[in-house]
Amino acid sequence: MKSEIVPPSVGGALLALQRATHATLHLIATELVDLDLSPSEINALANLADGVGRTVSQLGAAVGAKPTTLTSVLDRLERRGHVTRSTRAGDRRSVLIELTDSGREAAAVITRTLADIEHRALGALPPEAVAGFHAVLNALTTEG
Amino acid sequence: MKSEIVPPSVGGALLALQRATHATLHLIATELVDLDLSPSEINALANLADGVGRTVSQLGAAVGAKPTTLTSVLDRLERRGHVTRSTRAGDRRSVLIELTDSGREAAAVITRTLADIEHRALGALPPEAVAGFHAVLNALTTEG
DNA sequence: TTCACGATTTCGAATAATACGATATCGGAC
DNA sequence: GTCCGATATCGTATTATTCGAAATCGTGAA
Repeated sequence: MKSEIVPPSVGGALLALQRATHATLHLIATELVDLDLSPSEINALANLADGVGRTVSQLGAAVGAKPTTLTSVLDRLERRGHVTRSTRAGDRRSVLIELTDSGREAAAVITRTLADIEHRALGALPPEAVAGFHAVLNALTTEG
Repeated sequence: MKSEIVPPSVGGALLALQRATHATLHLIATELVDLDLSPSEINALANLADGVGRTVSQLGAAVGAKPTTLTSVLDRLERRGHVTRSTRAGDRRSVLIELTDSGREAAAVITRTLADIEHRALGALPPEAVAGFHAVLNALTTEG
């Protein structure tokens, strides 16, 4: 199943990152096919799974996309009854995104599946490798 | 510039991966705006930068996408004169994708920029962290 | 030699992803 | 009160992605 480690090349980290992302998105889509949600819908619900309401800007920052990208994603989630949009108290420009009951259920399935995939893929790796992974991701996310 | 390390949560690796990918794609797009190439065109050229011709299937495996996804990407690159498509010797079903001179130049700019970004973001991290990053990516890419 | 089956790539169609520029509204500082 | 930046969405356009179908091809078994 698992092939040998591919030696990294200079500048290859970003290519490997994109490849791994594509691979995991395929895997996630397969395992969550019953939910009938798009990758971005899954991502948004997963980020909201902690039950904390967020503005569109906050959610965008969490997933790494601009608010305008999220408009249609949230339209579909709202239509499915998974999230509500409300005016945020104290700032009527902002829209508060919150999970509904069905959204919480979907989010729970999603986070369980993500945790399962993660455990299966990374369970045999030393904790230092996983810590290094997170350090690199953080460095890449904040570079610029 | 760089904020504090965010503590990872169970199942959070895949979310962090997607977020980092979005962040780096934004950064890459900004730094390579003069090339006027889409993210997938950049990714394809970067994967071909070693000068080795590849079939559509091979390129798809490298970037983590299906061949059919690459059809329009390669159409555009071919139209821009950056790649050629030819019949592969020994198997006429396969199409060989090769860089042209202009494709090689573009690929060189891309790999230089990717290496630069990588060095700026990761240069201060210990080599073990970067090695751990690659180990995790490999594990995720081959899981399933 | 023939045939069946899987491999290869593209096509056409559909949905999703992404962002730009514009818009309307809002909030805060002066 | 005014000005400027913030917020989210709209409309638009391009790109990303895949499915199913199609045509062609290559290989192995009978």
